[in-house]
Amino acid sequence: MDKFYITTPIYYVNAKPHIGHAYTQVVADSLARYFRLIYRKENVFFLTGTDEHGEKIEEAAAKAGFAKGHEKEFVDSIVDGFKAAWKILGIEHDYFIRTTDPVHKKTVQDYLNKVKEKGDIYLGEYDGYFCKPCETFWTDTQAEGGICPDCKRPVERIKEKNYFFKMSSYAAKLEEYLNDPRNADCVLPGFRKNEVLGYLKDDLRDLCISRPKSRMSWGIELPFDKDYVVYVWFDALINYISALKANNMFDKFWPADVHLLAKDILRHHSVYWPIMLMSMGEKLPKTVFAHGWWKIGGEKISKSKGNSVDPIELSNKYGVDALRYFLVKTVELGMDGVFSEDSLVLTYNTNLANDVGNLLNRTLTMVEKYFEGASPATSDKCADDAQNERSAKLRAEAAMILPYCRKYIVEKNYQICNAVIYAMSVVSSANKYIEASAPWKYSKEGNIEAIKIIMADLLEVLRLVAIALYPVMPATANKMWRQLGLGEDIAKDVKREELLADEQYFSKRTFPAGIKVAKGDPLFPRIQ
RNA sequence: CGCGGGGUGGAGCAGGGGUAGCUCGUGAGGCUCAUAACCUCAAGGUCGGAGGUUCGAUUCCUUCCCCCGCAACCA
Repeated sequence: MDKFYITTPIYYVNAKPHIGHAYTQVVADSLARYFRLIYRKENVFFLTGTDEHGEKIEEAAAKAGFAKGHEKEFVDSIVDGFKAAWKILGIEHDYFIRTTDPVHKKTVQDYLNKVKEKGDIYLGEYDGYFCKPCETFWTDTQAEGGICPDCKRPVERIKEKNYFFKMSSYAAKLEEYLNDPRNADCVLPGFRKNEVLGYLKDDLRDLCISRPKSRMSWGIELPFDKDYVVYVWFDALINYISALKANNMFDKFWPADVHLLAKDILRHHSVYWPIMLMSMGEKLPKTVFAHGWWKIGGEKISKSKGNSVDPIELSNKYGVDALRYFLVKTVELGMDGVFSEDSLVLTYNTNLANDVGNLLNRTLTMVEKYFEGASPATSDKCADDAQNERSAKLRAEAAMILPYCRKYIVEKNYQICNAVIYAMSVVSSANKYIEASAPWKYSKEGNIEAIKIIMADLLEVLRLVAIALYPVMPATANKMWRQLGLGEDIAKDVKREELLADEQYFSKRTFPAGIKVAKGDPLFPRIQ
């Protein structure tokens, strides 16, 4: 049976979402929507959530006036903000996991016991630099010269007993796994796999997975030592499994098909996580896909530079779908992109307003003008051979829209960007087609058959384009769908077989005759 | 010699041994169905530098220069 399980990272709740978070969400949501169309809704699971433990949160809670022991109330308020943001961006996840959920805690503790029993966890001693005022640990290189890189005050050498996870003993096994041709897609894009293999060449140190409660208590207690809580990754990564367990869906959906994430946390997902899973005795995810970053003015987005962009603000200003379209279409998944409000507006005006919005508008106007707003029934040919040729050419391009969606998204590993670009190229062809065909001339000549063919072709293109754009711009696609007189909701109306069909299927017209179109407001009014 | 990615017309990118391509911008023209939208044509590049392989390299090899990121008990 075909199933699809996609995850985003769980976000640390110490800041509000920026454009990078929004990107991961939008891509994951678009993919989930596409797979729901082809595999049916019940066979797709899209997970997102929040990472809520750790020192930074403990501090932030204290700062916000929450007494020790009341951290949960603090994170609750932040989490609501994340959920609201995703709602505005049209993100339809199947589940929202929080690391403070009881099921998650229990799952983490169960696995800790299992891994401990296996002998992969031991009590050791951490030895390194610590900055007391910042309450932060630093490595030798970070604290070069004995100075805290943050506050520039002197650091001290401290030793602390902690539990460690024996990552080092799995390095060879992981390397073998990564090199196995059967796992060709385990890390994508392909060039990232080399990077991961590179990480393994350095000595893989055992991972410190605990914090003494005396110093930090906001976390999941180690089941085998009350004086410690779990530290970060051994808590966070397990969310991908505990979320399924919370829904009794583990057997159906594990292993994950794609863990989608940004390249900065590639190491955790393609080294730590697979090794944890090996030790835990669970299957490894099929793909860890590391996408790139959005840069602003050539630089990485960072709080310290103050160049962060608020996706919600952009969404309110230009519309969710315009933002979603821009994010998905502008860069190939895996590459870095340059974000600027100007380029967003440019994409909006050119691709959305001038190309697709205008195509719908001008087509529907002509259908109203020439056929009283009803899609014409047509024969395959008219008396003008040149016209027949143009028509055949456009229809051949249109026939590839849905097959290419499948090709790029399923076969070419989630390249939804190329699927969208292809659909838009057919929109552009359709605009040229109107110009070349000049239905207004046929109208003067009285060649009604030719106009019928032209309109039927345009409606066909628009219908297929609406379906192709649906995963990325659900609201807009449905708006197109309604204006075309085809119904209310593409997800409900479109036949699954059609999405799986080949171009042969589309050699016949699939836009029914006699449909009353309902021209509405422009999809995307131009921005001046 | 730490590792990875990249340097292609004004901008952002694609491509890949044999007339260098796309989008935007610029200039000229066309059309009227349309959201001053759409369509056509033109200008604009010795594909980071230097060597080499080849009948021929922007594409392969060597080397150098420059930009970006990673180098984890920060998420």
